[in-house]
Amino acid sequence: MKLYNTLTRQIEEITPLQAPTVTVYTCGPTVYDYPHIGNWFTFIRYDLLIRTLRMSGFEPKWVLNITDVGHLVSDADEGEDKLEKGAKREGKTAWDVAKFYADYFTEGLKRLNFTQPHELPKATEHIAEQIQLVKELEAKGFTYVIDDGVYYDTSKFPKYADFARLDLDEQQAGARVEVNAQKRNPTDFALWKFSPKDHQRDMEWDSPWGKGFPGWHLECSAMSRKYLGDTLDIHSGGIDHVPVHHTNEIAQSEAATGKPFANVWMHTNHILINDEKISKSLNNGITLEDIEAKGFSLEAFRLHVLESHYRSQSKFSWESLEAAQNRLKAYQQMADMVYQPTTTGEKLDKHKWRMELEASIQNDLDTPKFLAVVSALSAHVTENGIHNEGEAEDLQFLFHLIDEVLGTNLFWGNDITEEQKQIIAEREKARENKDWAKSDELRDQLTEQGIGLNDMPNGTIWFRL
RNA sequence: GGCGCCGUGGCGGAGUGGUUACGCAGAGGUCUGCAAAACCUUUUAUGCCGGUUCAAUUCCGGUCGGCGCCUCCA
Repeated sequence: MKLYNTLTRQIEEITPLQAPTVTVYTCGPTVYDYPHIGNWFTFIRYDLLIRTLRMSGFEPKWVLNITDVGHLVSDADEGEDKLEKGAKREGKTAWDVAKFYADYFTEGLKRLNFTQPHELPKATEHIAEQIQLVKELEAKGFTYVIDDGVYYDTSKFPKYADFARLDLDEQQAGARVEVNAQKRNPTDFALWKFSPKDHQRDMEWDSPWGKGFPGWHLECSAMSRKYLGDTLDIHSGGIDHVPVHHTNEIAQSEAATGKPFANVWMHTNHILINDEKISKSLNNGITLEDIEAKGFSLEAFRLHVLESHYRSQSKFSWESLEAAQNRLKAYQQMADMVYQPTTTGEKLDKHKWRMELEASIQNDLDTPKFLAVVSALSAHVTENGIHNEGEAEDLQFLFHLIDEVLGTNLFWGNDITEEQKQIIAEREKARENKDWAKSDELRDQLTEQGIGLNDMPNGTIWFRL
């Protein structure tokens, strides 16, 4: 299986340290508000990675963190903590807000049929590990203390700019003016922030340096190490994290352990709505509830996400979602051909289709190609039908493979009832006798039961409505 | 200024060095008891300029245009 590695900017073969186990750490959500579909796009693509690893014979060990403290409104370590801000907005404590949206998120994982991560660690439950990491960095001389916190001295880590290929001098020319004059370098970031003196935070802890809370980047370094070790096989996250968050994680982790932090970095691109990015200020965030309110299934949404490649800047529109829903239905109708053998047409080559499906998805998670193969398979089945038991089993096998990768449920796995089959047979008789009134009545009966009919040249095909 | 991405038919969106997925929307048609489905036709597209090649939408260079991150944000 191959994946594009941001570290090397190349597509590479996945070679885990301890095959078949593959350790995967993913930067999860900051739980201060409802996730919008852009967030879900990203997470669904990580789930795709896990599923594809599993399909490829690996045993992924997946840690997806939940940020519930310390993520400031500005990555420059200025401004409010998002959690505290959310608490003010809703008239609750930061703890209440964190719990509510963390629960909402984990429920969302289930609603969208995610693979269950091995761990969903929360930053607030790993304060001790984070403090320990700062101590290690302090002992190695990477830290310094100023008025508002303990900072990481990025000039002590020579490789700092390498990962994102930053030109630090040039970057400063176009970037905003740094506010904190006490920082030694503009790129230095907070490991531990002190609580403000003028008011009481909802979330704060004691530390060797004073009461406060961890810097945002710290949690990922501390928690990934705890659950997956010093060096990760794959670390994934949003593309926006390349220049700051992941750059800082690398600086922290590698300074502490002296080992490579992650061998492969996977980054997902963002989506656009009406050619604009999704942002709080534009107020164009769509939620899962909005999607369901418009009558679309979350499964259709999932398929829509996978119609574009994870590294491309794709667009979301209601028209596209509708197209995805139609496509989903077409696939499901094909899956039901398993129960409806016919007698003519070309045979199904299970081995060929399997190879094509696997080859496409294992090549840097090429879901557009994968779906093109599924569509081709669909066309084949529509045209040629399914001939016998063996072929029905082959098609079932292929559908299990497709569902495993996409996280969809195209294949229901159960036939219609004997009574329903009886109705279809009776209707056939009525049609032979040209008793159209009875024939239509029987068809209506099935329609009410959610079964539709297509009268094909060589027989009637049923499908679920 | 730095890092990166993209320019395809009415729309969304793929693949492919030579025969143009798929979905949505519109028009006409074949088939059908009707319906549905399928198929056919309809405006069969690849920003622009060069280069490589027998052949480029597909590779290379340039150019124009759009976008993202560097600032909240996946």
